[in-house]
Amino acid sequence: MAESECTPLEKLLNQISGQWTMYILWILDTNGTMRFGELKRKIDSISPKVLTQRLRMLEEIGIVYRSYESTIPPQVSYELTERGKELSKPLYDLCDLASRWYDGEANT
Amino acid sequence: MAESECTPLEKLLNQISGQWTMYILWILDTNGTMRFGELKRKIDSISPKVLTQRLRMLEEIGIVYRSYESTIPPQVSYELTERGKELSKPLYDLCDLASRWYDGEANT
DNA sequence: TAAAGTAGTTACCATTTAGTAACTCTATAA
DNA sequence: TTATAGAGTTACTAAATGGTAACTACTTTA
Repeated sequence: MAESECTPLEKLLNQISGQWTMYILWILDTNGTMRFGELKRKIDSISPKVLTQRLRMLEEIGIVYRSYESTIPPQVSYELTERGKELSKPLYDLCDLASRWYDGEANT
Repeated sequence: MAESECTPLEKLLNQISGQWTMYILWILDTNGTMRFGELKRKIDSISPKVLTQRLRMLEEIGIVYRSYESTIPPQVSYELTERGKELSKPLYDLCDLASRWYDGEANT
């Protein structure tokens, strides 16, 4: 899809619609600052490659802040930026909806 | 990603995170009942194949209702179900955010 | 008589995406 | 002395995805 010539909503949706993306944001939103390994363990079935890709992209568009400390072993933390925190409300609504729709339901 | 063994939010996000999906829902939300061709023209750069796929999937999970009238030429309409309308609020919030972030900005 | 309109479907191909396993670096713990 | 930890990176492969163009049906319009 052409990235240019689209509405603001289309642009935002293109950014956050990738697999895992919104879920990562939700985890960061509810847990606050987290290290790479923590995130990886929380999401579990995501591969480190994809997790890195998503985090770098989210950093690039100003939704996630990455802080790096070059200790050995290195410590890298991720958190939502002010802009990223604005996604909190719609994410919460989706989570609430999802619970009402799917909680206590067998996954087929 | 495994569809089973995931939280309600993950399940919902898996369903609506595909390309175009949330945008289609937004268009249906703001325009009400629409015919296939209208939808196609509104979104434009989507291919008919993918539009059909998305609509069928959304129908299957109970978010979109499809009504078919076998006139010649046939008339097919799509609209959000009651459940689908529950997505209205988070979608509106995302749209609002997107406008504030990206309105009047050059797309790079 | 031929084209247009509606709502798709189908086959085929190219691209994108995701997963896997192996590897990096250095200090510290066992 | 070897393994482990943390935060990735890289190459390779497999799968999913999306686009394109052609085609369906039948009636009405030009």
